[in-house]
Amino acid sequence: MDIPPVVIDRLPLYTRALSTLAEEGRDVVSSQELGTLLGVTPAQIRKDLSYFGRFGKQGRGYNVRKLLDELHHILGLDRQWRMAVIGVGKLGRAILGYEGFTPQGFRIVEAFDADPKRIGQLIENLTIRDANDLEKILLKSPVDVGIVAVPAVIAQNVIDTLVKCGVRAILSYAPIPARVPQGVYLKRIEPVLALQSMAYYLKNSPRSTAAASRS
Amino acid sequence: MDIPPVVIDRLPLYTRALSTLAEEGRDVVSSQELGTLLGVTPAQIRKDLSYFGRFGKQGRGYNVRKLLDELHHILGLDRQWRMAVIGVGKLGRAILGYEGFTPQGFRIVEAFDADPKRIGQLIENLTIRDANDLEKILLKSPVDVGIVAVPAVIAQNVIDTLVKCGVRAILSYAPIPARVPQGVYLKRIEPVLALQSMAYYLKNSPRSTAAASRS
DNA sequence: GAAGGATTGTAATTGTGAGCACAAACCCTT
DNA sequence: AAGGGTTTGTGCTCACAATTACAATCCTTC
Repeated sequence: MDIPPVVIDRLPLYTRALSTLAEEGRDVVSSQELGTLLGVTPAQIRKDLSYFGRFGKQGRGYNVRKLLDELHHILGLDRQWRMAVIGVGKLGRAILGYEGFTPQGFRIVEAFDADPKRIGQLIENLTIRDANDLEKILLKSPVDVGIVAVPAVIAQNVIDTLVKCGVRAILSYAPIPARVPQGVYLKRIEPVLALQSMAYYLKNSPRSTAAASRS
Repeated sequence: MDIPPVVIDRLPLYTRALSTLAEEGRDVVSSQELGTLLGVTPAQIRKDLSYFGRFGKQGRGYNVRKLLDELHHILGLDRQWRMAVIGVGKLGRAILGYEGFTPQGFRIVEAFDADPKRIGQLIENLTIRDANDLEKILLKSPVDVGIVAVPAVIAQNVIDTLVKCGVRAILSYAPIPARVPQGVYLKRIEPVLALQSMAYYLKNSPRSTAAASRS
């Protein structure tokens, strides 16, 4: 059975909402309520979940704790994932300092840079390694995810090296349409592209007119 | 005529590739070549462009400079957009220091924070303003885009205030499913969600097996 | 200036995902 | 124990986006 990628992309949203509900002490939630919370139709949520099993009870809804555990298991969030950051300029340092990864099981265990002035520095409890040793170090200490925060011109190069080292998931902050082989998963973070597409709507819809909002 | 949002989201990709080609001194490009460059089918590119006019020449392709100018005009990238950053913690400072916005016509003109220790500080040639004065200042000095880099718990609050000030485009780095009224455009940057959906594929595809890669 | 090769623009088709609507199932109350 | 009120899971329909395929058009070369 093949599950549509859009469905996989929505599951993390569900887990986040469920976490919040769990913290609030809620035991049960309906697809209706979850839907309004997330801006998604209830039917969509039920259908998405039905790809993986039957987790709800008719007339009652979903057990928050149970559904959360199920989703964690489905997504593979019930384990630790090791990550390496390549490039510790301003952006890279912000990534190293971000506290949002660890609570979700994503831990940065290596950081690399090519600038001799940065190599050896201790940032956020990590010693910056020489980017030239990337292969050598990653073979000894493998990571699951590579986070690319290097300038655009060398990004494809870095990505190729990561792939060669067996890294199968890459989060790229570089503004290039990077290519990866089959079996490697790449997600791009592109604030500029987001701004540019919003510019179209800003330009084409007068202040007073109603228009669809997107995220 | 109503243009599908997916199409609008792809146009910035085209402009970026065309910019590169223009810098390389290329005069003409075919949808074929542009497609391989971006990982998109040639037909898709042609169809996307056909929503806005006929920019190519049969048997020849597209004039790089001309198509780039057209797309810039369509997207509204032929003018300056004023932006405000709210929240200048580690993330906010990285955003303030990012050099990728200005060359594309997106300029950060105001920065806000609620922490008294930060207010008044000079960061990247900007004086940090008191977040409590957000409304007052934005009414005097309006911006087109708000960049939200505050903690999740107050993000919705900040977004509501921005909307009240007439800001119609918001780029949010906060990990919440923020809601905005019709006519306001919101894009979210969510690295954690990206990681979580990739975890699914990491977990479910063995190293050796071929699997589709996505961006 | 005619012929050949290339590439666009688009009509038609295919594929896919979202929404609807309802039967089945469950809980609670009386 | 029965009935009413909910909510799930899912077959079906609809809408829309991607792809295909081809006629129309253009440039170049001989």
